[in-house]
Amino acid sequence: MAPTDGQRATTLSDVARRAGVSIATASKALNGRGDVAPATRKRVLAAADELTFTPNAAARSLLAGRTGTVGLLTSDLEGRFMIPILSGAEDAFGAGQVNVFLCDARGDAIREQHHLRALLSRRVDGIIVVGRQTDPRPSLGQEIPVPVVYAYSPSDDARDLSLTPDNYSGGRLAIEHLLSCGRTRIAHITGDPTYAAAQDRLAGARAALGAAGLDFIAEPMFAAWTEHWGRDATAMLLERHPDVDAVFCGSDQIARGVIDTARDLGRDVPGDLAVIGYDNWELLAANARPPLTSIDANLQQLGRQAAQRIFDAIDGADIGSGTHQLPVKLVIRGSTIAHR
Amino acid sequence: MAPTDGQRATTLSDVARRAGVSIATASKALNGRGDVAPATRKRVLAAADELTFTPNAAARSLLAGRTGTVGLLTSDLEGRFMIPILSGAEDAFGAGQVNVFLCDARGDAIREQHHLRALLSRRVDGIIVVGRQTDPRPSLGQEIPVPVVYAYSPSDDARDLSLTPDNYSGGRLAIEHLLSCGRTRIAHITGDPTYAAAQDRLAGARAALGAAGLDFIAEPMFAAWTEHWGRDATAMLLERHPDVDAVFCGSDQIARGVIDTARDLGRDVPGDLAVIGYDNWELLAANARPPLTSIDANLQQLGRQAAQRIFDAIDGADIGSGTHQLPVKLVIRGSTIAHR
DNA sequence: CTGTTAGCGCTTTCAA
DNA sequence: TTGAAAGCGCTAACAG
Repeated sequence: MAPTDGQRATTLSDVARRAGVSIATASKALNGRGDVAPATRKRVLAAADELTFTPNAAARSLLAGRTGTVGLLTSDLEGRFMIPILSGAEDAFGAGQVNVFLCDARGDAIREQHHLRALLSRRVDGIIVVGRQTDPRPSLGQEIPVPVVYAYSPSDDARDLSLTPDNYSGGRLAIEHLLSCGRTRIAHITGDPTYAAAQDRLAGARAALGAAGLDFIAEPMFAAWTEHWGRDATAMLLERHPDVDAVFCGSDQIARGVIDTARDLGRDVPGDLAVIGYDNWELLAANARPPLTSIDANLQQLGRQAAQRIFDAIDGADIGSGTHQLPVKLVIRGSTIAHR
Repeated sequence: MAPTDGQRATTLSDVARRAGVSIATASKALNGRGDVAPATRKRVLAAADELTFTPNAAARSLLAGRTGTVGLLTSDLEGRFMIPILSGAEDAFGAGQVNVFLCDARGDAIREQHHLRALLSRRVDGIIVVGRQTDPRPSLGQEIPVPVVYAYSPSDDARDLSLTPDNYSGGRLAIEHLLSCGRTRIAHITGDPTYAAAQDRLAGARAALGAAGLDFIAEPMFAAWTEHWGRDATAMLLERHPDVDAVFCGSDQIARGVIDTARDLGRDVPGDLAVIGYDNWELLAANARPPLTSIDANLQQLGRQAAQRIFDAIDGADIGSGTHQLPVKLVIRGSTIAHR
């Protein structure tokens, strides 16, 4: 790159001058607008090329009123859930002419407000707010002059549009799968009970069990979303309920711990004990012994949908409102069904 | 948000009119520039507040020549290494008035070129290029009119500035730690041999061994960066070299596999076998049994430094050139040193 | 202290 | 078919 490029970037008038036309004509030629003589257009294009002209988006957006820019307001960039969503959104936008402003508020409301202002000042055409839990988060308010969609964490205001994974169905799906594998003595080891995700998955699971005239073999075990807890809980579980034949885990991390301890204690997975995780975190699920059956929340898809909604709203469509639960899917691996 | 806000955003002249002053005065009052009577300033501020005025950054940057915007060109957003770097950069910028444009090229050169054009068109003040391996990547070229810094993947052109972790020192550090733990029969299980990371770490490790008058107990074992390979390799290793007393692993994933298999085969970690990983991926390292000693590449710090360089270059400093190896650090956990 | 004037780079009427 | 002129929203001289 140029260490200290004294000269400003080349402008349209540079191109025009070089091509020997007015800047109006140059503009038309470059944008294929209006009637420009083929020869003239050619000359302008050549000039632009020689000068490596790059139109100034700021100037353009001043006129247009739109910036072709969308803000992504995350609260925890490091988190596991941000990335696929962000990636899906970037994907959906990237196809077109939209660029993404990334802002990480680090879970801090002040910083979030600060970033929001910055985005508004840059006249983003829309904003996607990505949270780190499925618990509702405070709305940014109804005063935002551009479309906003909340992804993962729904807004606590029903007038906002929120997209969040359907944890209830996830829980149901998990149990239905275990039942279809012939398991009936099922336990549930999950994470922090204050998380909506934990409660919703449990509720869905209970519903599925109830529909089959069953209940969990033991009270659901809550603590942390960690391998460590998965191990400890499993040791307790196997001691108190040695006849358990399946465990539905609230996360893949927990499931990893469950599998490891079951193995240590001489249980065959999935022979003696079927284990199903949640999140389908490839890194953890695919490398477990045996590989982990899990529920996938389709987060990338969720991100794409969020982007699409923004698109539509920019094009004048009503963005809609309310919290939409997006479908999740079951990914079957060796921890619930043995290889033939 | 407003579903269809017919009215354009409020502008400075709206504020001026409401405050009964000229737009010049309003501008000065708002920016604390020039001499404005306290009463007038108050009136302007009030008007701006009532109208929730947000200055148009595009208009501003047209004058200023700078946009307060930096481009982040990644090649693999999902990757493990992007996030901390990106996060560190966002952090460094976020403190000031800079916003980050995120572009994910998905490892595709065409898409990268496309995104580069978009960034240039938006007149970013600088660009950080984040790669997914420590192998050199093609330079964007010397024609870019703004400062560029390459993070993680260095550029293949020495005239560019690149920041990359010091894998050689990492390898050295790992071995020195094992030696200081009294281990002398050390093996190396690592990933894909075509990765510079694998070779650099190995070279550093060899140097440290050589300095102690030692060599690896067996030829380094190369294959994949996976738990699976860690397990398979360990089974082979323990069979052929039962007297091995330490394993330096090329990644934390590999190390997890090593620990698990060592355990399965009745070896105590760290009693019989010390294991050290690489990357210090918290999720894997902290939850291993025992928790994994590892080498941390300080990626967030790397991201911050990249941002700082961009800052400095924007302020007129020379951005520098060449590939700079940034220090890594040892993080000691239970897999190399037993609890007392 | 305040307001007028002149643009930043670009698009878009509207004449010529 | 081309170009002159009028801004988009804002800041920075320079007068008043």
